[in-house]
Amino acid sequence: MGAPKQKWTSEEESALKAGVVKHGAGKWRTILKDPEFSAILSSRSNVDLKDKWRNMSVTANGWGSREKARLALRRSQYIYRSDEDTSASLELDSDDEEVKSLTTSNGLLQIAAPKQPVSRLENLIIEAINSLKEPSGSNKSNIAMYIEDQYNTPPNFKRILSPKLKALAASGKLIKVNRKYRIAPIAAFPQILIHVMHLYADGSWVTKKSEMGRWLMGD
Amino acid sequence: MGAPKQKWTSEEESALKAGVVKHGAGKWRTILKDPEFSAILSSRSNVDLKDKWRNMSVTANGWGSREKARLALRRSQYIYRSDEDTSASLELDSDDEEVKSLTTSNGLLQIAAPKQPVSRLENLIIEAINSLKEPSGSNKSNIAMYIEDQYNTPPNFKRILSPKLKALAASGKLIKVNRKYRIAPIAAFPQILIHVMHLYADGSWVTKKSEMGRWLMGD
DNA sequence: CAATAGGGTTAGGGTTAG
DNA sequence: TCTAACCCTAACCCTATT
Repeated sequence: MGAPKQKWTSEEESALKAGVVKHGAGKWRTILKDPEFSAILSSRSNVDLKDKWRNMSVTANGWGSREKARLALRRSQYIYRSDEDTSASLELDSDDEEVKSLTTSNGLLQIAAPKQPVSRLENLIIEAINSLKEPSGSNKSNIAMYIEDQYNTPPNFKRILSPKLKALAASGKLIKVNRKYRIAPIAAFPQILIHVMHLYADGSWVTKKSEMGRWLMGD
Repeated sequence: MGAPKQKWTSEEESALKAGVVKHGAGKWRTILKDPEFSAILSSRSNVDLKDKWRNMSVTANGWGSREKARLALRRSQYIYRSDEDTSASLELDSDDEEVKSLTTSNGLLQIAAPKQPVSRLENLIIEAINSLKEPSGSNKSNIAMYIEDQYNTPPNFKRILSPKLKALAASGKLIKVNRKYRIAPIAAFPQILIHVMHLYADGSWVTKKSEMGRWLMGD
């Protein structure tokens, strides 16, 4: 009866992935209305997006291993951080006046100074989880997909990722529930409010009050 | 961040139903603050109650066919009428000094004496609509749910209910709009105010002024 | 501002086509 | 038999209205 079943093209998959990076998983209608994606996804509904994202998440290589999709709009118009290990990156949500997510590996915003610089891979993992914004956390597949899509990764990347995730969960930096990883909150200070200073390249700055939410503990 | 989705337990559903019977649909905040329900519904907001009630209303068997929910607090602490056809029952809302609903099949409060005793099923229907207090009326499902929940009904109850509703609407006793039934007001006297006398068993009585609203016409 | 009504959207279980 | 695509709807969100 119905339409014959519309297989997803790699362009559509790319647009969906880019949309999730930009707006977060769960913002299906927002992604659909974004002029950046609306043309490509015009034959899809918000529910289709949700279903496709779920399918890609479950399937081991929904993201990482499709060259056409990867090349299509990789790094389209987002600012991705440099590859320096020591670079602190700070994410401010510009939609409202609150910080939604934040990653840093040094100075300024940490409660306790880290005993050692966090590893590059750890930064990438944090970035992936924060960018994907999946409400109950991201599973290993999605984290790998994100990193593989945004950076050049070795062919056996998952072999490296898996033990790192395990170690981060063991150390308490990540919380693992049902195979999904979230950034650990500071359980000991549930009421804490933090003020975040955002420094711009031109030297100007703003401070914003942060919700107690997801942010990286120093170890 | 987003809580993973909190399914309603049958205890919560029962409390909501009892709350609606006690305070009326639409009085969500009142139901929540009622100490009788506040503990059970502590994790729900007034908006949650509204949404859940809507879902139960739309679903054909949100009420009638869930044994656990039905048995949970059926006839818990409300006074339900006897099964006599001729018994007049009068509902006074004790929260404020106004009558919210009123059903009667004989004497006292009727404008015109009925030509014949109203049927038992008709009484039940009126009681259901008045108790549910849904501003734009109650649909067949909700009426059936209410009656099935408060009384023993035959298995094919809806088969009996449907033609009765149709007949009542045809006769003008009920007004049907968008599949929802209201008690017919007396259109000719929209401004009428009536005083209701409530006789207690010990012979004492009170009078209260009634809103011109929903009440049963003699036919 | 607090509450409700009603439309819109998402999450998650389930089903179907290929 | 497997699974991407699709369906269903409870649960939740957004906004206008009062």
